[in-house]
Amino acid sequence: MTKPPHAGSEGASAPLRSIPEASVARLAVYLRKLGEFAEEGADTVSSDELAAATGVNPAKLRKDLSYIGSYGIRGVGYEVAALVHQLERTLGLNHRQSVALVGIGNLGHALAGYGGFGGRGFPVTALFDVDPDLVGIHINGILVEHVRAIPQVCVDRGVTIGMIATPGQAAQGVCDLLVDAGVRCILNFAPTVLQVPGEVEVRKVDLAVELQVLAFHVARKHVAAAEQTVAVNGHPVNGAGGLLS
Amino acid sequence: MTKPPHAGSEGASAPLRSIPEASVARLAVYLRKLGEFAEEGADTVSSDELAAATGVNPAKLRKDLSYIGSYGIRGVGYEVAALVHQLERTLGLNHRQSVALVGIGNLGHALAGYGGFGGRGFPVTALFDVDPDLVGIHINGILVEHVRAIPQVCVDRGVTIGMIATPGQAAQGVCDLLVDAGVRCILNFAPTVLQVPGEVEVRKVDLAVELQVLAFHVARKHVAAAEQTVAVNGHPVNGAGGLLS
DNA sequence: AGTCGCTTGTGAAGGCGCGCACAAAGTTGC
DNA sequence: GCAACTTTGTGCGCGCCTTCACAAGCGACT
Ligand SMILES: NC(=O)c1ccc[n+]([C@@H]2O[C@H](COP(=O)([O-])OP(=O)(O)OC[C@H]3O[C@@H](n4cnc5c(N)ncnc54)[C@H](O)[C@@H]3O)[C@@H](O)[C@H]2O)c1
Ligand SMILES: NC(=O)c1ccc[n+]([C@@H]2O[C@H](COP(=O)([O-])OP(=O)(O)OC[C@H]3O[C@@H](n4cnc5c(N)ncnc54)[C@H](O)[C@@H]3O)[C@@H](O)[C@H]2O)c1
Repeated sequence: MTKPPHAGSEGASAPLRSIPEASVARLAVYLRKLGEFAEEGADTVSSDELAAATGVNPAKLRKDLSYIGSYGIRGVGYEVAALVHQLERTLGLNHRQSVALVGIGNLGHALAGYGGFGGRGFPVTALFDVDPDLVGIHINGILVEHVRAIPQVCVDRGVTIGMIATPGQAAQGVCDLLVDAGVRCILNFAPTVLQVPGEVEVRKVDLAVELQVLAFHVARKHVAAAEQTVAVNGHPVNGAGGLLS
Repeated sequence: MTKPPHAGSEGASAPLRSIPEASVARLAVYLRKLGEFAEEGADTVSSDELAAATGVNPAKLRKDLSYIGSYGIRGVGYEVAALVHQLERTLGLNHRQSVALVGIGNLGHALAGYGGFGGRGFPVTALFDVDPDLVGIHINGILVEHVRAIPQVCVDRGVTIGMIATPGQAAQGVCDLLVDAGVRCILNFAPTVLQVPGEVEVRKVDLAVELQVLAFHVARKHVAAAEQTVAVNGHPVNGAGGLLS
């Protein structure tokens, strides 16, 4: 299992051993920002520049990048094109990731119609629903098929990622279908905890929770403000702004 | 400032001093699940039950709940109704949180048309866009207004939370307008790091990043699978399934 | 060629969150 | 009323993540 750390030779295969989950999420952010820098014609970026642009601590950024190897040039910075290439390789974007979306309702329509996924290496290749009014229509040129076609279609099109945008009660059933069809990674928008075998990775996007976390902070600020109507705080805690995520 | 920990008396005001960010997010999940338990007629829930239903470690759950006070009954569990009440108070749901949504495109339509927000105490009371084809229409009975009306409308309707679903380039401008209008909490769907004053809280929902994190795991599994085509692993790492979030 | 300035990569420390394990406390049965 | 059982609340150790600070490395300028 644990091979000796045979660190970053430039080999074609992925030599990465283990990258902290939190870093992986940030690497994706760096990658997108690097794309913008490249469009603006930048050849190199320093960690400070990229850190400022992504709202991250520069040291953290360098450590994140160090997980994928030493591709920076001391005294200069990072060569944009090379770093993009390495990030794409690390994040698995050199292989096309075919995405299936189940539940073409309110949210599903928006996701299906969004061009940003395909443009970034995640072509949505299959859409599923149970509603007879939806099955048969096309969105962005993709046919909506019945849920019962999931096993067949997912295998045929090599789907690697499933997105679930059904109501909560239907999510587990849909999830089981996807897992049986060989999908090992699932992005879940339904407010449900999915039961999956250990080898399946689930990420959950829960907008209601996001709002409630914000509401909590509104309440806190409110209380704080009410308590210190007098004391004017000269306390710009965080100059840079974005803290987490 | 730091008063002695004058823990949870049953007073009407919020006596909470500081709750870890991660716990707050989970509290919201517990609250939703408790709602379902209540509908099923449950009077009390044990930490083990609720933990299983939300995919959380029971000890962690109890610790989370302990931040808001001691409302459990040893040997019995938690009284559902009382706990719901305390959670709502802690999360700031006893005050109505008026939400404004800017950018009524693909995603904005889905968000505006979603009943789940209003139903959970987050009525969307204002919609904004710049597209003349959108300004003037109604969605779910809410009028879409021009972005330039943000200052006026947000103040009039007491908006406390803003959601930004515009393209990335427009996000910062919209954000500035919201902040000037007194909005202190923002949920950002655009792939942009927003610059805000220290007292404003920003949360970012970045679907492209979610997909890329999944893609990374696909790649990892792929590599792992390719490396051990021989060794059949009898290693059900995580019986319970859901790991994080 | 040498020196100076700039930027990377990383060791180490600190903080935070997670989860075990157990004492405290309440309930049920007799 | 007492004992056995159930479940909460939490002290504590552990590991991950963040952040500081600095040595090592590279280029530019003279
Ligand atoms: N729309 C939003 O902005 C929003 C926000 C937060 C959360 N969500 C969550 O996202 C999910 C979808 O929301 P929505 O607004 O699109 O709901 P919706 O009711 O508009 O759409 C749900 C779709 O799922 C389909 N469906 C139902 N059962 C199915 C099944 N067994 N298999 C396949 N498809 C099935 C329905 O036909 C419908 O088209 C919900 O779980 C909701 O809680 C949505
Ligand atoms: N649709 C999705 O599924 C999805 C997924 C991931 C991320 N996103 C992000 O969400 C955002 C919105 O996506 P979308 O698909 O709805 O895009 P969209 O182009 O369909 O909608 C954007 C809307 O914003 C409006 N707009 C433009 N400039 C504005 C301004 N200055 N002020 C107010 N409104 C303005 C446009 O008129 C349009 O209605 C984008 O940043 C996108 O990257 C969307």
